[in-house]
Amino acid sequence: MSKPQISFPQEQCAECPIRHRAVCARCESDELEKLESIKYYRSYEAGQTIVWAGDKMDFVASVVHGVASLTQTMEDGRRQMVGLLLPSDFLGRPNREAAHYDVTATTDVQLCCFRRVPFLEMLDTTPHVSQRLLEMTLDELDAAREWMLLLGRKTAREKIASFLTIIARREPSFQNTVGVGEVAFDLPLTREAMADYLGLTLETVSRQMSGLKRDGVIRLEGKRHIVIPDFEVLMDETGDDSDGGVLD
Amino acid sequence: MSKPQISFPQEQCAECPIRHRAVCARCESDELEKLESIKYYRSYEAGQTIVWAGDKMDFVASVVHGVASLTQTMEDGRRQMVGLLLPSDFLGRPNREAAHYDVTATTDVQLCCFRRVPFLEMLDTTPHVSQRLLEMTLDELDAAREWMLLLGRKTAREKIASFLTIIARREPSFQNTVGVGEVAFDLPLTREAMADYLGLTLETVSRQMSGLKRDGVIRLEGKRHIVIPDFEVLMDETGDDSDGGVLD
DNA sequence: CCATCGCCTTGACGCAGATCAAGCGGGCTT
DNA sequence: AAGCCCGCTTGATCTGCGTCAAGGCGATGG
Repeated sequence: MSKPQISFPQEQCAECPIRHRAVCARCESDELEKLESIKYYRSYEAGQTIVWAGDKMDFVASVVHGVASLTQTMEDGRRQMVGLLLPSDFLGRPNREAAHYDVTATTDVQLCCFRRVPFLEMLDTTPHVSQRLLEMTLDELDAAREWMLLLGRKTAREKIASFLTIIARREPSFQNTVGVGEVAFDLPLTREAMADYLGLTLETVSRQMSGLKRDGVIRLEGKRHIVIPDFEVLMDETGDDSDGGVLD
Repeated sequence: MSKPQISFPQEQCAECPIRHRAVCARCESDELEKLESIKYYRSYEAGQTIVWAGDKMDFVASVVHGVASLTQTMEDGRRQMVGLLLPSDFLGRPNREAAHYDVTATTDVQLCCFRRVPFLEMLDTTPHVSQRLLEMTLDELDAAREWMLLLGRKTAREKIASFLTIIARREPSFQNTVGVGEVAFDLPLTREAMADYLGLTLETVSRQMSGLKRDGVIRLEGKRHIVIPDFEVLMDETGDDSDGGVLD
């Protein structure tokens, strides 16, 4: 476990391929300058812990590359993932000094960080940034509620299928290939992390993956590379309504 | 199922014993006037559906009296509660025309409603209101994440114990009695609604309630009235860390 | 006073997924 | 190239909770 590397490249905010760019797009130049001055980057290796629950957190951040997860752990070691952060997702709470959840890099991760207190000050003076923060939080809340349905009521097989569609949908390749043919991507999580996401054991995850493979719903090339020959077939395994998503 | 009664009492905002009062406390008088003009009340009986998922919702609201729940339903009828609204909780999304979840009155409910579009306009001009909305949303997100741990990793008995502590803590009587003696309250949910909350069947809920009663952790007076002789003993059944909660 | 209905309890049984255990295979170190 | 470790798979067995079924109890109404 090496120390995270910290660098301070003075790139323009627009160079971050992350969601806070949508904020900056509406920022005045002096606001951008302010953002630049409190911004820096951190990198973590797969498996590293970014923060422990209870630790002071002096920054908020956007995920630039890689995948990080929020998990809760019970005294006896039972673990539940409660957040999965993909590129462009936001990490941290401007109003909160200490983290409430363990944050772990599930792949190599690069964060674009903002020092928390100056970021908080900026929120007071730039209402459109806090509006954007509200939108993002509401999206997270919706995701959490989908997740609750999954945890409370779906079978192991439905959980796996739902998880795969969630990951597939956020893959950059998905937009081009959907409906046209197969979708392929690498799983950014170990079987154990999937188990923590889904409220299962890693053995059950493994068995259900094998089951979906045996039934031709997915192909497995190596342990992590997934090919979905027909996205509709996978969708049918999720238990979800089949009609299109509802817009805002 | 009778139609909801709608009344338009011109009470002052400060008379609502609800969380948006905290907003209004900082409002200028012209903002208060604006709020008054778009405000009205609705009442629902226990069991009534307030809105169906997909319905247009032309208002947002605060719960004044009673308890309402948000639920998701799968095609085959499996149901999961994803939100429980107690007095002072907020219902609806200013930016969202259609509801994403079924909203049901689990007891008789009174809502303090604001017409959505004017409320939305007010948000643009009064930043502290959207800040307050952000705080409330973040609280909901934390609650959802606790809930996910419960759904994914806790045993039936732990789920019931956790649920009872959650309800007990929000009972007005709790503040006075904790540590001093027993806590007593009425369950605002049927066994079936508890099952939907906890990701269980109503039979399992019933059995586990009987189990906790048999072991002296709770007393049951009638079907709904709960007496907790020693809150610590109940806490030990939840599986949660026993140290005090973390502050913001 | 009895019939009905909604909500709840309890019992018997089965199964999905947890637990325990063994082994595989690819990449790393030595 | 031998050995090891880590992530993963698969098998055998166990068990907590779901399912199916029968009744209890209190409120409401005829």
